[in-house]
Amino acid sequence: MTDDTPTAPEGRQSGTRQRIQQVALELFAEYGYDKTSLREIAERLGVTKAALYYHFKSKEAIIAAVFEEILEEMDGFIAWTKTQPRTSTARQQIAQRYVESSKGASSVMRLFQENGPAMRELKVGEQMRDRLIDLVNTLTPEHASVPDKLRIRIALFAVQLSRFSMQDVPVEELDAAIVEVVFELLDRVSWE
Amino acid sequence: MTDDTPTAPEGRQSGTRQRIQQVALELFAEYGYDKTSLREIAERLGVTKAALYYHFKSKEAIIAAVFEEILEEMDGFIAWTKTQPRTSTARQQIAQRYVESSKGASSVMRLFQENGPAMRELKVGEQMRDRLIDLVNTLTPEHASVPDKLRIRIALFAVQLSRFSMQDVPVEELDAAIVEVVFELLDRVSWE
DNA sequence: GTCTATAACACGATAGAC
DNA sequence: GTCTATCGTGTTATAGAC
Repeated sequence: MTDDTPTAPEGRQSGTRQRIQQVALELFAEYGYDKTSLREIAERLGVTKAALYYHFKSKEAIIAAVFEEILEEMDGFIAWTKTQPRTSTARQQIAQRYVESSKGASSVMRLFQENGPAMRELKVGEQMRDRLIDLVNTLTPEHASVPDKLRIRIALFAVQLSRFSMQDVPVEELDAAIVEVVFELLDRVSWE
Repeated sequence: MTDDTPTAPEGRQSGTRQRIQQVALELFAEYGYDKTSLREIAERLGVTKAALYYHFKSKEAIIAAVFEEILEEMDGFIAWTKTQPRTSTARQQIAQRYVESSKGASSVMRLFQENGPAMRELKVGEQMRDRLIDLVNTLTPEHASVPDKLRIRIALFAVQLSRFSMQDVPVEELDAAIVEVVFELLDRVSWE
């Protein structure tokens, strides 16, 4: 039920399709997936609900398209992570790249974090959760202590948290702070 | 619109009222506030929707009752925190007591964390958010650096995060781990 | 590719009997 | 204190004209 467009011209951008995704992301992130109706999306675009159904076969298909790019990016990131050695310096590089790539994904990640109940019922929710678990497992040594397991989870979560909990701070300054705190968390982990 | 019962016997427990709160908390935490209908709550209790409206004047009044106890507890905790000195050891004691008292509140906190869109429209959401901000501000020194601000926020949220992200670990072991990680986060903060 | 119109349904909330 | 029945509204989604 999360397939692509049903009737639109086979894989090519119609333009409207992208505008729908963009507006949908804004509204989903601000008001939540459940509380954003297709009527509201259509109104903001200056079209009717029915027009949306030409481009997407369901509401879920819209959010699937919104998540698509980030999910692919995460796949690449995780695959690269798996090739990295289990050393302290390598973990630092991973953290740095994670913070960097989280910039463009902050809206989607906020949407994912704040809409737990909806994400539990959506395919994209399961896909995102699977990747985060995979990432945590990849970073966690086989026989890590409980505090170490916690440090890794907190480090990853802190990246998202800080993005929408301290929006009053300039981006570069915030990024540097995140990297600093994440580094000192991972520094305590014994990578064995 | 978040008042108490409209017709029930003035402040005393009817028994049914508490059962409604208990069932509502379970369903709200598991399926979310929006996705839990009054029909489902009523069905699980073996009564009809209309019966709920004798005990609570609205759906929002139910979740208000669910949050009531924890909100009062937080008020007490924050008031106590404000009396504590701005020393490193005092912050540690605060953290320890926060971890301790978070045990009983984990369902409500999960509900709060995972239902961002709903909490933005509910009075209890605003009340809880106000208290968390108050707590962060109370703990944060006047001219704290950005990394220090981040450390304090992360420390507080890490407590909630760990509660429902590592449910496979025994509670006592998890508690000890949380305290350890939170301590080392706060240890880095310069309290001036 | 967008429209009007509507189907089918669930929701929160209320009225009034018992 | 709980019931049956219903009201009014909003939702996702579809049918068919243009």
